[in-house]
Amino acid sequence: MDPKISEKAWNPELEKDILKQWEEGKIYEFTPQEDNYTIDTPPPYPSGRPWHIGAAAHYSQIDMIARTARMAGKNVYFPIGIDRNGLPVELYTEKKHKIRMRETERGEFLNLCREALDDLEAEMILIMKNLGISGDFANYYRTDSEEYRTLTQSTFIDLWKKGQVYLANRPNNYDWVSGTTIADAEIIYEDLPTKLAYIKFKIKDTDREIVIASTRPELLCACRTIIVNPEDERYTQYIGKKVIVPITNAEVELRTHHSAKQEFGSGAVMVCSYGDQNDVALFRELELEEIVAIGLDGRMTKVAGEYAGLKPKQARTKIIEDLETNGFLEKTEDIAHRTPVSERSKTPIEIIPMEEYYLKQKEAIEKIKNLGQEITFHPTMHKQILMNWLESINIDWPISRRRYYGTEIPIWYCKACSEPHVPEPGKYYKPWMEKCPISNCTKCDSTEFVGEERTFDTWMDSSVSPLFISKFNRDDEFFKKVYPTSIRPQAKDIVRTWLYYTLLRCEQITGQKPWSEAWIMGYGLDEKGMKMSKSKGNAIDPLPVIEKSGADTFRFWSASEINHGYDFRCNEQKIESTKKFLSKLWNVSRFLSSFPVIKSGKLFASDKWILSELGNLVKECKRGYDEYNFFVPAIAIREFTWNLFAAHYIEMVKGRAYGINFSDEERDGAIFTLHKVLSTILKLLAPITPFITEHLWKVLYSEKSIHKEKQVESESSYLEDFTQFTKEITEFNSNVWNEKKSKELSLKDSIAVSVPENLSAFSKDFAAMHNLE
RNA sequence: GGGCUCAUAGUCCAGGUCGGUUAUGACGUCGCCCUUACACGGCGAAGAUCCGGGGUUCAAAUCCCCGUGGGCCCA
Repeated sequence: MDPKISEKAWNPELEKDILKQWEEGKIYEFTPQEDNYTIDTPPPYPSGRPWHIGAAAHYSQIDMIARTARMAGKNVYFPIGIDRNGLPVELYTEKKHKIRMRETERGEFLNLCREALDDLEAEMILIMKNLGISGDFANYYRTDSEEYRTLTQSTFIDLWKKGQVYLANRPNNYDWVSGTTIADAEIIYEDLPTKLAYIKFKIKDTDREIVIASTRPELLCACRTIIVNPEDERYTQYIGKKVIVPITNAEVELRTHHSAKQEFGSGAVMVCSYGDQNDVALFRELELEEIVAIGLDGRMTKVAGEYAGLKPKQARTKIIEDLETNGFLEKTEDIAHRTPVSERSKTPIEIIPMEEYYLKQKEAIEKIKNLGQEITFHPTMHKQILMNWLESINIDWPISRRRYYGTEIPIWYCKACSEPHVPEPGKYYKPWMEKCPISNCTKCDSTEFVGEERTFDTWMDSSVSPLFISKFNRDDEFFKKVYPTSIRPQAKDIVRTWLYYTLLRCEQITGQKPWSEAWIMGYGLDEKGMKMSKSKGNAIDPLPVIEKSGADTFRFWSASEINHGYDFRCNEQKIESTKKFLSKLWNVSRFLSSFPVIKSGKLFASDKWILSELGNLVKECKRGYDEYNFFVPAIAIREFTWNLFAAHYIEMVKGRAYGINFSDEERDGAIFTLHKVLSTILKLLAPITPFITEHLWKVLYSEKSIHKEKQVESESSYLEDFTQFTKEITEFNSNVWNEKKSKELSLKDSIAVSVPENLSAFSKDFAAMHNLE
């Protein structure tokens, strides 16, 4: 009989037609029912090409979750969103148009950002679709849409009214040339020449002096403590003693801290507000009171005494002279110091306390811990990342940013008395360009207001994604059916941010957990094991890879290479060679397509054997799918299909299936079993490689989509367990092949080998397979 | 500096909870073979002191301790 499939290999071009069929058939459409399975899909950020291959692997696997759930009979809601708020697009836009954000009119700058996002987004959606992602693209959302930003602002206003938000000073990176705070991402480090001053400090009530080396002697007036390493025996006897700061004569305590390096300078370090980020951490950890020594104008403040009004660099030169005159200076050294400078202005940044808004989180930590316990983590070990983070939180969450492309903080201040006013929730507000919706100041009755110019930290937006997708505040009935959602899939590196902030915000707003399960994936590393990033230049663009090898190849690679939860390496050659397995599957199907599909048949020994092995395979796949660990089924299916089914079973029953020298009953048993096994493999593989399984399924078994089928849960109708024979069967076949080889016989030549007694039930199949005499 | 995590052939990976045959499979390499599903294939071969050191044990890739190295997150 002619095979129904004539082509000799899987052609990834077919994926395009299949995509079209899915789209036209709307086979993944969602209508809410009483019981739903909602995926809180991570909205990817379009931050410029290439979208990295690790992300493509990540989304492929999220789709496998959706497909697994669907085949398990769940009503799957799989929203698709695009995250568009934040710094990266601002930097991208500045670079693309060679402009500076703060020198461009705000509205104009926002438009340029939006255009850039639109282009990048279109490509990203194309990649997701081509990967076969079965999400709801028709209703995809954007985190910068009016609807989304309304939600961010409304939830903020709600928390503001509950007293969860406050203003406080905290140290910020400040670029006094541009007159603005800058994000950590905008800082670069340069080795700049500077003087390292060795300054003598007197220990109070002793004759001893400590010499401290510092690159920032002008900050002596802001010195709050001296630290030494706890292991440093030179200072053991002075711990807890007072030390007198030269010039200012302030008395500060000498204490221990592990961050002081014994081998640097004298081993003692002065801690000032703020010489560097380490000082910031120490002030926070040791709960020191800060002294503001440098003002927003970039000059020394009045606490610097006679140095007030000088720029830090001038003050440094002068204070070194004064230290020398007064005998406090041991020596100076010229060194190259790794200095944080503003990427834009190239001037050293200063760390200066500034007023920012904070969202209270410290009081919520216990609640979040309990909430975390209610959530199942896949894999369980990654729950620890959250728990460790909860242990180490020691400040509230700073939520305001001096940026443009983000959700505006909805506050207006009274011009007369500065009283802040928040508007009613339910609308999207832009205080930097809109009139205050409140007519009179609640405090002084004045009618003049000025709008807040700052935006929110982007996690303020991202952290309400479960509320947005479940239509919180927009559709109560829908919300009740969908929230709490079912699963949050996300990458490991943002457990402390996205996962944690979502728990925090959703708890604050709804009092409930946002999802029942969290699914945490590792990072995509390059061939050498380094994290891929655009700046390192080691990121692989997924688009050409997918175009060349096809989505299913890419997806199967992703499943078979990534053990869930662990980091994984990406290698293009490996991806390409994964295609071989799909070829194998294709050709097995091509062979089977020459036989009619038979609903039942009498089973013979070989049939019972392969069906027993199939039973094991089904069990193994279920184990993996239950955990959403696709590595397990991918490896098991490849192993079974290639090394047992194709290599041994098909060879053993080929003669029987053709019916040469076999009865009809014997022939039908083989044909039935062949189709039984292949159709089961296709279903087991459908969540991982949705295209090729769909194609083969439709050609061989049904007009209906395989993605509407229920997953095989067990294969127990064949009670006799024949898996005990597996080893002997494969060894016997191998022996015959070797025997023929050593006698330089062709495989079709006949040979005299006797079948072991144990395997006598299989002897007729063996005889036909090997042409045994 | 703190935390998490990993270490098995040229490369990737399984096994590790619960110690016990010859350490799994794939990619790559090499040799032979067009055998009517497949040369994007078949058969076969070579290739691993399971990171180092110590301990527990009749027995350790596996359990315990101490190192070393990589990765990521935080500071």
